[in-house]
Amino acid sequence: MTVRVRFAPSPTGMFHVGGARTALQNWIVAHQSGGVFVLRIEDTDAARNRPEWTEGIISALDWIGIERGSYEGPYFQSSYKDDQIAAATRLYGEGRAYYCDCTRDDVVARTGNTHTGYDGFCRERALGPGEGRALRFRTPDEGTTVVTDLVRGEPTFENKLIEDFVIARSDGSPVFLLANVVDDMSMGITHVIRAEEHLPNTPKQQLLWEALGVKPPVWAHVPVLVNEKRQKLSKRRDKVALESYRDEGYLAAAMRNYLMLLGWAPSGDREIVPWQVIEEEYKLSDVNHAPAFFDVKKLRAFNGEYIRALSTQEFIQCCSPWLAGTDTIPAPPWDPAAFDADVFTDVAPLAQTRIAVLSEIVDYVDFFFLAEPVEDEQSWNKAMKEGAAEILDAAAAAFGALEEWAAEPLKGALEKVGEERGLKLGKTQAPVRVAVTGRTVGLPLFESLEVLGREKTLARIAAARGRL
RNA sequence: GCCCUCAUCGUCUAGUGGCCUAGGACGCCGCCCUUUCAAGGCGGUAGCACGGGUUCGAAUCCCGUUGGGGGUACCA
Repeated sequence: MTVRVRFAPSPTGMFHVGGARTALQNWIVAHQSGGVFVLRIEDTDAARNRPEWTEGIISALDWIGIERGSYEGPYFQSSYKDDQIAAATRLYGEGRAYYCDCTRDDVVARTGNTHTGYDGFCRERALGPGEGRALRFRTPDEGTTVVTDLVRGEPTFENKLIEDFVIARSDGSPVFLLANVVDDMSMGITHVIRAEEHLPNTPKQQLLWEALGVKPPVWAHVPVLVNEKRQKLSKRRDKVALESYRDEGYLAAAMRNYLMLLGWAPSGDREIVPWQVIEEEYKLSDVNHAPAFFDVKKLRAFNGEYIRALSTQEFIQCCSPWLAGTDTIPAPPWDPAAFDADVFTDVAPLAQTRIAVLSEIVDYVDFFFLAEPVEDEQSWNKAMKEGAAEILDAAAAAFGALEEWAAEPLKGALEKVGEERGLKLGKTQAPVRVAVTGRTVGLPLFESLEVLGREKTLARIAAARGRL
């Protein structure tokens, strides 16, 4: 039997990092057994779905490493509506489901409790189909439903506590619980790997599989991702869009590595590992049972490591979207015509160890391409104290007298300026750095000056001197 | 409320009855290096939720307590 897994997101918004994790887990399980990964877009909630989100899902998967064309689909749940309705009709015909005209308010009025499920009021009323009537699955009164779950063992549910749930709305349209099962059946899905929030749905769905006469799949419910307050990551209150991490400059490789380490770890004392190792070693049965905090700080650290591991060439290439801007990445503050690729190539290695996300590259190199350095009041106030004017004058004179415009001589010259005043280089360089780059921190100064050139350097020192 | 589920440093985890004086990583702190800031090197901080069992022996097994999470829709 070949393994067939599916990833079944609904196109209702940005692509969730938790969804990316689930997709990756499915992907790995499929690959480990030479199985098939199916993408199914669950678009049954017409009111909330939008077509552009579907393209968003596909491109986000692509970015994270699940490339278009390497999987089956996308299928659209809406196009299997007939099958789903047929299944509902069949269940009704076999007496496994019944029509119900109760509204939510009716039920609450009878039970006096908004948290109790359906009370079975219409069970024996033998209502036929009609206006305002939903179809409910008749759940067993006795026995238990045991879910076989690769990560959690065998969660057991008492059938009498499972309410008679709706499988088709009063307009005849199938509901998630049913549609999901019917589609999994027709697509031959053997393993359902999804987030733990679906665990309470599982006995209901398993009952449906059985009622429809098909052996249920193997289930695997992976713990959810939570925020710092230990609540499930939500689109409303947390930063969960994969696209926003991508646009900030997180590397796909770092993201997928980090995502897989939430609830799991490779062998040995290591965390940053090639994807191949993860594909080889990952096992659902090894996955932790507790929710995991999605820690952006650690993600950042991972990303920094991945950036540093890049070759200079790769690094330069990776930076280019932030150096030019794209549809989703803002353009840098300089005039595009002023950008000089050679200059960037020269300083890229200096920046590579200093940024943790690619978007940070802009602030490190902007002074090369801007007509004037940025005005950062805090930096200015910090560096331009008493004595600064004198240092700038001396530096301008010393730099101007240099025969060779290169980092070493520049450093030597400024060191001398400092020595004459009993200052360490750390102090002496500050006013010069702010005069030229606008900021108090940045790339190594003398290397930067060498690349910037004599003319601009001296002009900026003079301009700063004039402001004092 | 009810159902399900979970519990090792602040966080992510290693650990499957003796190798545990509980290991690694992120974070944080200190030192070194140093032209700022990083990077790098070295060191430090901090944990088996609690209470009962079982056992010669428990972070590991059982029970309970407490605490957390998920679900409880004619959403998915």
